[in-house]
Amino acid sequence: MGIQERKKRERERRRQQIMVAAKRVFSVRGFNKATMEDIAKEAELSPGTLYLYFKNKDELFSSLSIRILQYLNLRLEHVASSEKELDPLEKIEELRDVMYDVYEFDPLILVNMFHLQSSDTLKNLSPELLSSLKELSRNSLGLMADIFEEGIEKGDFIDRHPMALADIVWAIFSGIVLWEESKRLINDNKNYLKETLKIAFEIFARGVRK
Amino acid sequence: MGIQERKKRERERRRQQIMVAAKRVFSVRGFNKATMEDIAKEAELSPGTLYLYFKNKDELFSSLSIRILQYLNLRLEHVASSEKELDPLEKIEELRDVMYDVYEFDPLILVNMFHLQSSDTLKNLSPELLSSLKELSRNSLGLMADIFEEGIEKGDFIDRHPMALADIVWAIFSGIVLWEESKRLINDNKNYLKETLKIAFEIFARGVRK
DNA sequence: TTTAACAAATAAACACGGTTCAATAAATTA
DNA sequence: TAATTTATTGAACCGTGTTTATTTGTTAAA
Repeated sequence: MGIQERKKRERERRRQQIMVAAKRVFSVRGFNKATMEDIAKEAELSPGTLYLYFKNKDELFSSLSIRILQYLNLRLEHVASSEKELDPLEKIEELRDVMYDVYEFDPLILVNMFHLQSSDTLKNLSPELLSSLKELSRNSLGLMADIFEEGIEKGDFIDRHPMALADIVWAIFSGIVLWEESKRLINDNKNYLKETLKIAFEIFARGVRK
Repeated sequence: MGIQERKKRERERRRQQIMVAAKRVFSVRGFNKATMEDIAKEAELSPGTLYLYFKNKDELFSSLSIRILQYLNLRLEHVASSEKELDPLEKIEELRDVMYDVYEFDPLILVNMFHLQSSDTLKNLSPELLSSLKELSRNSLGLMADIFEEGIEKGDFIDRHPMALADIVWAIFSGIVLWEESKRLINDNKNYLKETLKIAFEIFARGVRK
């Protein structure tokens, strides 16, 4: 009875161990450069073992982004449910802060998540992981849409489909993150993400206000 | 004397032939699935020959996006220089139409260009191609910034750094393209790009207006 | 016309990394 | 202790991007 549970725990533990190693290797060597062998070595396991816990490399990497989405969800729930004091416009400012914190939570993995997002990598994932990712992002987008719906109902915002507004916010966020990252890669400049995000959200807030 | 020129022409012609083949294969099989061998076969050449004309696979693919950026530039120049009739706000609407046309010009390659944009793939490109890409995008962003600068000077727009505004427009465009593509991949839904772009630019225009 | 130099193209081999699988070790059960 | 199940290994497999030795074709010289 208790043995099965212990095994389950141990299995989960090993899984986490692999993810920790993967994250570390990935952060040092970059996404494409990191090999499964590197990760195995870091985790003090053989390459074959990784495949007992993750379907393939894409799945291993994508598993890392689950945590980011969970964090995003957590923060958004907090914003959405704080009906007490914040009016919809203030919530948009909160939204901006959440986005930036999500970026800081793990820049490298976030950037890569955006990469995988619209590539055929998605086809390499197990149905379970894929539906987890879908569920989490659906949920986040839904929470954002709630904020906009509230704003529209209160007459603060222009009347547009709340889900479309959520999509736009998400697109702005990912677009800015990727573009700033790109500029940084090419010119290895300072990172202007925070400033750019601030202006973008300011314009968005002005634009959505009635 | 004339022989060298003929050779140069032939070389350029072969280059184009390879790019045409690459584009075709890529469109059918998708980016990662397409192999150099596929492309060679399509071009009726051997794989090795491709490497006489392109440094590597990334470079071959990236070369395809040069055309898109040229098209973007062309269209933006047209918008920026039409000082005659259009006020800055109308120019933003033009901007939206240009963006959508750029997407329709070659959706597949555009999406992929956005992918490569912020990946270490950039490190695989030859300095020449990289600087071409940089130059073209710098130019496009500059043209957009001009529009905003004009708007700010005329007092139509809020006073923010024109280049930052250009970055934001570009980020919105790429973000929406990628996110809509992503949704389409997962749910193979209708393509809402046009509608989403419309709302996004409407909000941006309202938000940037003084 | 023949021959030497050069360029272009090829096919085979290489290298590397993700993935699989037969063999082994460890743990559990009888 | 033996039998069975589970977990791990590491070597081999395989696909694919890339390199290279060789062949083929072209130009220039003798």
